[in-house]
Amino acid sequence: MTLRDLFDDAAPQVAQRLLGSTLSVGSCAGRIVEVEAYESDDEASHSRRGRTVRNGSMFEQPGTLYVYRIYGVHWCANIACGPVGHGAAVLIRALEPLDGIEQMRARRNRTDLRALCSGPGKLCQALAIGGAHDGLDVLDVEGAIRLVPSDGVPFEMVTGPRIGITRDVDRPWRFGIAGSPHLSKPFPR
DNA sequence: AGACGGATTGCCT
DNA sequence: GGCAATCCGTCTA
Repeated sequence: MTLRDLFDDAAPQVAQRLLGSTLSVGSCAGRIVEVEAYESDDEASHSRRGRTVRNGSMFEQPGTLYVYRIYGVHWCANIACGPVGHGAAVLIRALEPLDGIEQMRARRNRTDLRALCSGPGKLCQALAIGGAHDGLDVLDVEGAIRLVPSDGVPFEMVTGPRIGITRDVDRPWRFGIAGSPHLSKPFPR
């Protein structure tokens, strides 16, 4: 069982495994507190119509970063999962800032800790993640973006419908660490 | 070749 | 709570 095997699974499974892990970019790092799963057989997924120029990284080996621009303004970061050619990924929606917090404040032009990484676009701005990172491997220990697995400290998980989509809106594929002050939005109860 | 619209955010009322 | 910002890949013709 290698670390990469943890990503070679269905997106909802991988998504839940990613909670509590650390995403590290340069001197900045944060604990993943919110994710969403996007599968290949999923009308909400960018991969629903097969591989294209934009979504190509979703079809690469598990652990590959899929970074895309949204609304021509922000970046969103995903990690591909499942076998090569499958086309599934997990969207990183929120982090708890851990390292490089002053740099995050400067990049975000915000001082409130909860305003730094509490959303998919915010965390990319805080960690300076952009199109240049698309296709990188988060399991490459020499890479620009690295994923450090969860230390195993237990937490309560909450589940809910995904945010901001217009298709397949009822799949409960949003997952979060209960009670975290760094969630992008509250989970419905 | 041209139109569409989005896995968001922040400012305004 | 409403809505503009702002780009380009994808779709339709």
